[in-house]
Amino acid sequence: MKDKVVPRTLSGFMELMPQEQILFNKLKKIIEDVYSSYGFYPIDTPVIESSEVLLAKAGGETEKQIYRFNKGDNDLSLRFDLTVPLAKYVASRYNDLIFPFKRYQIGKVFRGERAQKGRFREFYQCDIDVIGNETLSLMYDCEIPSIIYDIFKNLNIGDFIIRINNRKILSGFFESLDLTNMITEILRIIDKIDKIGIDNVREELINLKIPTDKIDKIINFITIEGTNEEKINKLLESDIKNDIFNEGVNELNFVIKNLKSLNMNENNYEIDLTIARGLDYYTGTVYETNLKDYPSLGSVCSGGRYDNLASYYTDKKLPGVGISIGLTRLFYQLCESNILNKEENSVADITVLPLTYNYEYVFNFVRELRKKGLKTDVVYLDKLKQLIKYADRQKTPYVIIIGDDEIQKEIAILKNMKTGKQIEVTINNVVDVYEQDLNNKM
RNA sequence: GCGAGUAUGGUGAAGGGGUUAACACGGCGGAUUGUGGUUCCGUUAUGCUAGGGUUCGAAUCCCUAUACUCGCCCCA
Repeated sequence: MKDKVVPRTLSGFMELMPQEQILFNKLKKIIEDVYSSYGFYPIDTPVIESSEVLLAKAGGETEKQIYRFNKGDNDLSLRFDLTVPLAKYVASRYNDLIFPFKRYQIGKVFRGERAQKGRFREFYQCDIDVIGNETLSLMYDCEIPSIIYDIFKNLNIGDFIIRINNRKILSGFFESLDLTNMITEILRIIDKIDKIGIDNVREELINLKIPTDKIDKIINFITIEGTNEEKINKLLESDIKNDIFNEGVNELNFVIKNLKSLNMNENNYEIDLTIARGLDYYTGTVYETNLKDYPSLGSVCSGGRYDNLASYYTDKKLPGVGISIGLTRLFYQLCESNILNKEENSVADITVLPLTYNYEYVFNFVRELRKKGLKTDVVYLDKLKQLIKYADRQKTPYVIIIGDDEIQKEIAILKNMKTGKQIEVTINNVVDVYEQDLNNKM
C-alpha cells in the first residue's frame, strides 16, 4: 500500500460526485438555453493562449494570479477569464464577424490564487456579451438585465434582485467633489459596503484622508433611498454640475424606463448607487445580482458596459456590454445553503436487470424504451441482489426485470421502485404502462 | 503576496506519553441461490501527513517540511 500514490484533487478545484454533476449540468444548461434564446451565438476559445496575448493589458493582479509556464520556447498561460479571449477573438476576426456581435461562452478559467470558501482556482464562467462596431445601442444595456431575469427565474433558486448603477454617475460625482485622483480607491471601498457595512466604509474613507464634509456627502449620496423612480428624480434634480454625471443619470434613466417594457417585475431590479464593479474596464451601466433570501452569498452574477473591448489588439473602437456568472461558486454556494434539491437525480428513467443470458429478448425491450426517448440503463452483474442494489443506489425510479420465466411468458416485470409495485408488461405495452404509472403517481 | 489554524481507514471522528487505535456511517461477505432501501451476524487502519528529535516507551511532547482549511489583498 505504501508505494501507491494518494489519489487527491488539488485544492481549489471542484470535482463532483455523479449525482451532483447532473445538477451542475442542469444549471449550466438553463443558462445556456436562456443565452441562446436571446439570439446569442456560442463560441469556444483555447484554454491555453500565448502569454503575450493574455497579458496584453496585464494589471498587477492578473499577472500575479495567472498560471504561466513554458513549453520549449513558448511562453504560455491558462486563460483567467473569458473576456480577454473574447477581445482577441473579435479583434482577429473583425472583418468576418457581424456586428453587433452577440456571443456567449461557458468554460473553465484558471486563477493561481489561494483557495478559500467559495473561491476556486479552476471555475466555470458563463459569459454573455454584445460587441458593437464603433457604437452600441443603449438598448443592449436593457437586454442584459432581461437575460439575467430569465435565467434566475428559470434556475428556480428563490427570489432575486438585480442591482443596477452607472459608473458615469459615480465618476462624475467624485469629479464634482474634486476627488478624481483617488476614485479607484474610493470605488473599491464603496463596493465593499455590503460586506463591511457603512461604518467601516466611513472609517476607510477617513483613512484615505478625505475631508469629513466630503465623506458625509459621499455617504448621503450612495445611500439615496426610495423607489427606482424616486431615485432617478433625486438624481435628475441634484445640484451636481458635471457633464459625465448628467450623462450617467440619463443613461440610467433610459435603462430603467425600458426595463418596464421588457416585462420585468419591478421587485426584481433596483437602482443601487453603491455598485462600483470591475474597477478596470467598466465605463457605464453596471450590474450585480443577489439572492434575496441569501444576501450573505453576495453577488452571483455581475457585469456591465465597457467603452472599448480590444484596445490592446486593435485601433477599432469596440464598445460592449455583458455579464458573467461564476457558475462554480454559485453551485457551491447553493449546495452549502441547501437551496438545491439533491434528491432524485438519476440519469436513467428505467434500469433493466437481465436475469438471463437471452440478451436478444432483453434488447428488444431496451430498444423499444430508448426509441420512445426513455433513458434506459442495462446492468450486467451476476446476482439479482446486486442488480437490485445497483438500481436502488442509482435511485432509478423504475426497473425492468427479465428472467427466463418472463421470456417463457413473453413478458417483463416493470417495478416501481418507490411503491414497490410490480406489473407484468409486454413489449407492446411497456411504454404505455410505464407512462400510465408515472402519471398516476403525480 | 500576508496572517491564523488543522493534519488519525473510503467518510465523520474518539484517544493529550504505557502492551491488541473507541464509536458511527459506508463497503464487502453471509442469514435470504427471482426482489433493494428494515433487521441480525461476520469483516473492514501491522497503523495515526512526511522526515528528524526528546523518552525505557510517541498517534499523543518538540523541530522542520508538505498539504489542507479559514481570513486579508483581490476577485466569479
